[in-house]
This record gives sequence, structure tokens and C-alpha cells, in this order.
Amino acid sequence: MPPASKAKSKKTKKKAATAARRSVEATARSHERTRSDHAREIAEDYVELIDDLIAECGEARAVDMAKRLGVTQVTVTKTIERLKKDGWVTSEPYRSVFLTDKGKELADYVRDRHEMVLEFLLKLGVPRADAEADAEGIEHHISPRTLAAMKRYVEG
Amino acid sequence: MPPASKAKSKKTKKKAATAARRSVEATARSHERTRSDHAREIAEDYVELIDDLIAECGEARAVDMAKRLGVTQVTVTKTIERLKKDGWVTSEPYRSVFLTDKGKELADYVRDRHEMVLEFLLKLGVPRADAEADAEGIEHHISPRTLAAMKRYVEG
DNA sequence: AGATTATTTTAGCACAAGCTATATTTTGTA
DNA sequence: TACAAAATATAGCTTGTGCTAAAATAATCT
Ligand SMILES: [Mn+2]
Ligand SMILES: [Mn+2]
Ligand SMILES: [Mn+2]
Ligand SMILES: [Mn+2]
Repeated sequence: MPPASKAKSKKTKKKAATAARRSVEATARSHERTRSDHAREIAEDYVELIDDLIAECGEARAVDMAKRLGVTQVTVTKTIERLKKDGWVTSEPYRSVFLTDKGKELADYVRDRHEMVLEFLLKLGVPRADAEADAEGIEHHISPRTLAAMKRYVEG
Repeated sequence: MPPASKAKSKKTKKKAATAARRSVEATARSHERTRSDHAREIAEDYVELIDDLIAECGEARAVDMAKRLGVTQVTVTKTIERLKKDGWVTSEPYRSVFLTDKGKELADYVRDRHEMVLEFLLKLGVPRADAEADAEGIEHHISPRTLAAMKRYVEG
């Protein structure tokens, strides 16, 4: 079932039946957390990328964001409108994009977290290519406490 | 910037400037992977949940799925239509939902992976409530190699 | 400066996933 | 068996994120 591997025949004994299950409400809250993570994640990836581009290229242009995100420039432009509405960035017609203070703050937090997740996976023994791909998705679901645990592992 | 914490004043020296950056293409591929993970993740959570409900309650009803997912029953019903179209489940009007063979296979893989991610976070030292919430999102972005690394850590 | 190229904008489309309100059907009980 | 309650379905809406094609603007080069 993993994208390209053989199904495990290791039929692990179903310890389920009697396992004390979480409450229905707690389960629902976890799914709600995941959905809210997703509602935030595009903002997170964009502000991090905008900050990177400004540092590397002096400015953040839609065409460069599009290349790094693997989407069209039209998608970038429309998303930037949403981010502007939400107060993460500013921009003028035909000009590049800038971060608001709030956007810059988010970018800093998000970059640190992203780097920590990547270092953590590498230290765990995950091959670099997989670690980099996985980190791009995982990072948005890491709570402060999990981040702290990863930091302890990396530093300890 | 984390939902409820103070911003780090620890201005970590920006080692960025000269850091060998990944290629634009590799970065784009990671973002593409993340998007394809997201396109699959609702199917993953649903089949796992349907399998659980059949085991626990004898059948998987929309109203119970809705409660555990924290969405309305209408949303569940519409999503089930999509899953049916994609070959994960079957269902008849006013009847409960069943997994296809393909759906059952996915459910088994997804449950094992979910349990491994949770055990891993717990062993890492993450408090249970956070571990359970984070695992619900993280699980969908775990490649087979990262899963293997987590397994080594948990078992070793 | 003028022509070409690059970039951004606009218009219009699709799909997934959420919602409320209302109708219909099934289920459980008096 | 009829009635009430519970569950499901249908209609219609919103938002976010993707796309292509074409028009408008900015930047570059001879
Ligand atoms: Mn990311
Ligand atoms: Mn799961
Ligand atoms: Mn999940
Ligand atoms: Mn995700």
C-alpha cells in the first residue's frame, strides 16, 4: 500500500477489540486540529518562501515562487491576494511581494521549525531526499511540545 | 508564533546566505509530494475509520463517522460518494458503508502507520494528548523510509 | 526609441471539502 | 400498526486551490 512496496503479510494480532479507545470527542478534536493546520499551511509555506527569496534574490516575484512551489504563476497570484487579505503580505500591481511584520514573524517561526524537523529526520536516519520531502508536509502538524521533543533528541 | 507562545528572541545567526540550497526543482517536487499526500489523506482517514466502526459497532454509519471526524453528516455523505467513485468503498442508499478489497488493504496499511507514528511520538517523550493530535496530521506525510526509521527507534 | 521578451493580470473553468435548511426514508416504540 | 425519532438524501451555497488562454504591462536589448 505504500506508493511502491509489497503489502506486509505480517498479520499483527488485532489487539483492538479491548483496547481502551479515545473518546469520540477527542478523536473529533484531533481531526479538527489537522484541518486547521491545513488551513494555515499555505500561508506558512508562502511566507517562508517569500522571506527566502527576498534574502536570496532581493525580492519575491510570483514567477519565482511558482517555480519553487511547482504551481502556475496564476495560482501564486491568487493565493497572494488571500494572504494579503489575511494580513501576512503586502503588494502592489506588477510589483513583488513583501511580508508584513506579522508575516515576517510567522516566517521566522516556520523556518526554525522546518529546519528542526529536517535535522531531526536526518538524525533519525532517514535518507536526505526522503527527509526533505517528508519535512515539507510534516512541519505543519508539529505542535510546540513535539517540536520541543525533537529538539531534545537532536541536541541531546 | 506557535498558537499560544512567546516569540523566540534567540536570533539564531542566519547561516542561510552561503548554505548550499536545494535545487528549485527538488523544492517543487517536495511541495508536489505534500499536495498529493493531501489529496489522499481524506481517503486514508475515512477507510481507517470505516474499518474501526465496522469492528466496533458492526457497521459504519454516516452519523457515527460525522461525530468522530467533527464534520456534519452531509459532508460525510458527499465525501463517501467521492470515495465510492475512486473505488475505496461501496454503499447503497440509506445503508451503511463497506470497504472494497482495495479499501480494506489501504485501511490496514494506514492503521499500522498511524499506530507506529503515535508510539514513536510517545517514546520520543511527547505528552499523549499532543501526540495523538499531531499523529492525526503527520501520519499522511510519512514515507516508507521514515516509517522504517521510526520503527527502528521504537523497537531498538 | 522601438521591438521583443518576460511578467503580471484578468476571465473563466473545475474540483474537493465544508456548511445550513429541508425533504425523505428508515427505525424504534407505544 | 401507527407515530415519533433518528438517519439519510437533496438542494444550494461558500471558500480555497488548482488550471489554461488571452490581454496588459514592464523590462530588456539592439
Ligand atoms: Mn511545508
Ligand atoms: Mn489515522
Ligand atoms: Mn489522519
Ligand atoms: Mn498535512
